[in-house]
Amino acid sequence: MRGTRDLLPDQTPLWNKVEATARGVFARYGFGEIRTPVFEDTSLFSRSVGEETDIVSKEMFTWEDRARAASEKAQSLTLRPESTAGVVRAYIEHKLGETGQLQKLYYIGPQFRRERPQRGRYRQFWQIGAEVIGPQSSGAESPLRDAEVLEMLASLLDELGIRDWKLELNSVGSAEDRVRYNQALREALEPVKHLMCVDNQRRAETNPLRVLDSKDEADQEIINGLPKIADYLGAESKAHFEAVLEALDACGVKYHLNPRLVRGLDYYTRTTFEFTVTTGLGTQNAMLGGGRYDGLSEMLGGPRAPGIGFAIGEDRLILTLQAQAEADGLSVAAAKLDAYIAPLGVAQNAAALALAKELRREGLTVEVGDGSFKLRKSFDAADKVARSIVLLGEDEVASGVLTVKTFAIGEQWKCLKKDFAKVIKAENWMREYRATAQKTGFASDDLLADRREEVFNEARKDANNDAEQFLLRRQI
RNA sequence: GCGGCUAUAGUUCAGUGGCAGAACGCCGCUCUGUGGCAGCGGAUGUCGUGGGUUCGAAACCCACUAGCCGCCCCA
Repeated sequence: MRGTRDLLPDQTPLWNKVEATARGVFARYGFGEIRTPVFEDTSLFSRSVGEETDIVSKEMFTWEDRARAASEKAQSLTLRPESTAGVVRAYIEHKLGETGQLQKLYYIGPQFRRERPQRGRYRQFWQIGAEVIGPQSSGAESPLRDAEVLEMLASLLDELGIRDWKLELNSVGSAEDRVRYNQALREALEPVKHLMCVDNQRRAETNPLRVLDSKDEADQEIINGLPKIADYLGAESKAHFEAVLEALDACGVKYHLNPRLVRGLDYYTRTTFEFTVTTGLGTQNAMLGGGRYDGLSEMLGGPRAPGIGFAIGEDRLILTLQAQAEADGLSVAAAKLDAYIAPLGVAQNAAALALAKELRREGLTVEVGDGSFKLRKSFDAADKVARSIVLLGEDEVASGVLTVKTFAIGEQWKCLKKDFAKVIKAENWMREYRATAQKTGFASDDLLADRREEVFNEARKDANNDAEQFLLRRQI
């Protein structure tokens, strides 16, 4: 299907890592998860996102859900093109405002827009987003909420290892400020718009704010001469924005004021922002966007409930991480299993599966080959997916003593069945410490890893000795 | 939705009108209880789909589909 993709097992580990990191960060900032339907009544989106926006006017997947009885009306349904509307709908429907508490909600899920696909632009795409919303008395309108959300995003991107992100920030003012500014823009555009490109001529008519976003080289001079939104902010909007900036400065979050930053959804008021990146996305360089929506709840028939939120384009985040890894010359190796069990003949097949069952129940990750494989093939297959191969022939099945080769050490060892999981767990411990040491850079972590390596080596040798003694006694 | 580029083996790609190719990967053998190296051998396939031009099309033309680049928009 156009604009859709399958994420195969070589991709999903990165997706899961990104989502786990986001969940961890959200939890530290007091956010709880909300899951809303992927389709909603069409009017939810036309009322919130805006009838005249591109999203609503040409990009939604909409269909008529037929009436099931004469008494029922057909209903127009739409696959959600974004999630803020649904979250606010749920906020109203479940009367979350009545709790008096500030609501901090996050979501991770697919969104749908019928656009022409491109790198970083898909018809089904994923967003990781969050909303802070509540009655005024809960502090939902405080500039600290704006700053906290922005600081959280900066921390999240840093934790994910996204480099060179840039926060672009603007205030589009209150609904009233915007009306006045729109008026001023139209007036300023009237005498000069015929000098501009056709796209901008059209925008000057339909949505003057979008002229500010134009990339047309020739029109830049005119655009620079247009009125600035900052000059049309009311005193309250101005004070609010200044308080946001002050808090960001205090947190050390770097931002770039962009008076031309205009977002395409009608519900945005006051603080609006975008995080852009330079790696991996081409022209779709906006990795996340968001802003304040102080009037949205009321637009949807709810109580006054100011809020602020954002949506991260998860697909774009992942493209960026992949592009960065490629630029660094890193290849992401698939995680290897603890053991590959190779029956040396079909006679050992059943025993191999039984052994795999035992080891898996003890928590090891295990793959089983087949007795029809030649030994060489078993080794090749094992080395690709696992760290150790367990050779299971007649002798091993008879004695219960395993023959193991651990690829990284290149050494073969014997082990009583009951000891195997313990030894492998010692190895995994050692590897965990190594990974930690690589992350922290602390010499002490390296030292711990060294000690764990000794423990692993000793455990392996002990197991080997025990196994050999057991075999000796058995011969006598 | 507009303009452009692209589509050949599992992957990356070569092939500009005359037998469908390379590298990597895969499978087999040398080598039936010890792999990785090496040697030898093998299969790779609707040349995106459909139509047209031609004695002959992977190649030229048209349409469609999909991806990518730019626009538009946004995440």
